[in-house]
Amino acid sequence: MATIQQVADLARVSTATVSRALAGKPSVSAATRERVEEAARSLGYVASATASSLASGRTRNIGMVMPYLGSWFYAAVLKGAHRALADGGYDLTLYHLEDTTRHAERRQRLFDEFLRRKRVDAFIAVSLELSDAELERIALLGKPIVGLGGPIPGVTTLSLDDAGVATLATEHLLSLGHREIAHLGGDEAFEQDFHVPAKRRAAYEQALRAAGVEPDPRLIKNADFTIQGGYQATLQMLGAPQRPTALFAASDEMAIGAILAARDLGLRVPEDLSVVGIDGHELGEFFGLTTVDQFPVVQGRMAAETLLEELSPDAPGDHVNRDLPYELVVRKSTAVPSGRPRE
Amino acid sequence: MATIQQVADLARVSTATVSRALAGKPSVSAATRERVEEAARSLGYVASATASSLASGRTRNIGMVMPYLGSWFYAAVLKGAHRALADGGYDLTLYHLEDTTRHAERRQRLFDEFLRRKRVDAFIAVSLELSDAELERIALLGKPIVGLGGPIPGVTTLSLDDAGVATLATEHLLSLGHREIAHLGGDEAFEQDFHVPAKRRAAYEQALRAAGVEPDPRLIKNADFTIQGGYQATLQMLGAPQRPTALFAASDEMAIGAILAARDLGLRVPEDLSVVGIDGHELGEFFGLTTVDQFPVVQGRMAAETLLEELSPDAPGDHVNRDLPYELVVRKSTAVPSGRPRE
DNA sequence: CTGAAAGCGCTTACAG
DNA sequence: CTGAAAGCGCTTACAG
Repeated sequence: MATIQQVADLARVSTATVSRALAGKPSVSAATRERVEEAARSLGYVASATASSLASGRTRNIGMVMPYLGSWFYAAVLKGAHRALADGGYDLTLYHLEDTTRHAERRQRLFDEFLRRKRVDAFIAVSLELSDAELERIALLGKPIVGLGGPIPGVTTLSLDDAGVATLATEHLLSLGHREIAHLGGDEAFEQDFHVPAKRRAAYEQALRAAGVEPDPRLIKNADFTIQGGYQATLQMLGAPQRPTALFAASDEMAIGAILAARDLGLRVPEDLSVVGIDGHELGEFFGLTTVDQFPVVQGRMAAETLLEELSPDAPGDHVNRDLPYELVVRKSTAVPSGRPRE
Repeated sequence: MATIQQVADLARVSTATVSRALAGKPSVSAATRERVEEAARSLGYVASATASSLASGRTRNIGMVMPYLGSWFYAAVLKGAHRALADGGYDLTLYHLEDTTRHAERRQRLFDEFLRRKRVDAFIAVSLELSDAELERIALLGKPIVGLGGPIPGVTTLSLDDAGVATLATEHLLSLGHREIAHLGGDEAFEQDFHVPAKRRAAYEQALRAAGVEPDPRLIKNADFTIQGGYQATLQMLGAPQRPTALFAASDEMAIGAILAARDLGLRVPEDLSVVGIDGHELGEFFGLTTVDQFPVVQGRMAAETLLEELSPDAPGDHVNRDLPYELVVRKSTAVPSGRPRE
């Protein structure tokens, strides 16, 4: 592995000039730059990230902190962020916060140790509502951070307007003429950090009331955001006497579970039951699922791009919360109600 | 951010002693060690990874190179590797090789630049059959590498015995009494690197022949490893006159697609069609899918542990290929054939 | 436009 | 058991 000194020797310049030439600094003559580049190429020289970081104080590496690695959603966010960072010349180091019983301990260790090693220039924190103690530690680090998933005071964040998303989905069903609209929300376990299930449920109830429909607690069930969970909850719901004509699930996977449950009960979707989800799951197309897409790959990309902006010298120092895009995608799982559902 | 010098001053020792004490070297007196630890704690000192790496030549960071980020399978592998590395005190930097038209270009850039920055001590390469040119570059780097997914000469690898897996699945169907056994393999696009589809198909055919059954080309179709793809291919297959009594899919997702296709055609699984997949997909349980589990999280963990072993000073210098575990999980999608399938 | 030199913050023989 | 000192391989004011 060639060093900068070897390049300098071969090009007959100082290491300072090699550094400047390869960094693309303007203050290098064309002829010198050429010689240096040629020397670097012939030696296969690539600057040591470690030495460069120590000298410059910049690592060109970003830390991505995420819980729930493993679900398609977070994998998509990771993918989007990685692509944008790579395009910007940055590496990505992953910090997965396992959602185990030792979550709190690991989370503290992450903030006390891992993030303080100066391995990265900045962080992206996904679906983490940072505590005051954590924010304090981050302030001490003096490194930019972008939060994804919900607003955090004093931090640049990108968040999904969960109320807006749930309202859009509910109003879609209302506008089709539905009045008995069920809701599949998220379990208690998913309330941590940004309280996504509660926000979605509240907006659903408010949209119903705004349309003159009183929410029926019997039509509201919580599950674990999975196909399996949505299937079970829907089976129970549709087995009861007050059967809804439509169902709004807080995730696409639960919505798919609902579709499968309806089928197994001999109900047709959308004729007997309209179903709408949230997310933009890759299986949505296959199941003809109407959904509110929240573009997870784009979320990752936007988080990375926002962070890169903060890292640029002329970044505005303000830390604002920006809304993420979302969009109703109407497919075949929703339609006008066809009279009273069969008993 | 405290430096080692500040800790040294506070503890009234040299930086050398601080370094030794905090690294847990034996040659430090208990009293000194105590003072240093106390000083470090009170200052909130964490050694700079960058400085430590430059001085020691070790980064305590591992590079994970993977294509296909985004599918549940690779997310699971990543998760398993991350956990094992974190437990060993290592960070994980991700290098995603996007599967775009610019794949070749990006792949070359990865080997020419990204991996040469000395940001990591070693690599895990997932599902990449390294070319001779790439192996040469890696040899130049002088860093350990563990390949996951298939054998590579001269490299420590962990690979799934694709022939064994396919044989196990096929023999399971044969042992139930099936003779008309279809196969859903992988498209041409999936043949790159380790030729997984071809190996599985060959073993399937061989298992049939060994049981005295001549493979029927009309019962073999290729798809793209997804639910959607498996669904379409199965629809075509079951629409034809020579309907099979069983189907072996080269992935669980295709197997699930096959189950859904059978249902839509009014066929019962397993009574009219037995289905077996490969992978251990999280939805397998829900769909009652019989499968050959290949434990992706364990694969990630094993790759990381193997690499950590190679990194230890007393590592044996041999580069062998080890087999990954797999296991037939019998659920409800396979059963003995119930007479001739309906026409 | 270029070079000499300091410095980034650690680790590690070496000597005692 | 501990310290002084060299060195890891770069970057960047500073001076010219």
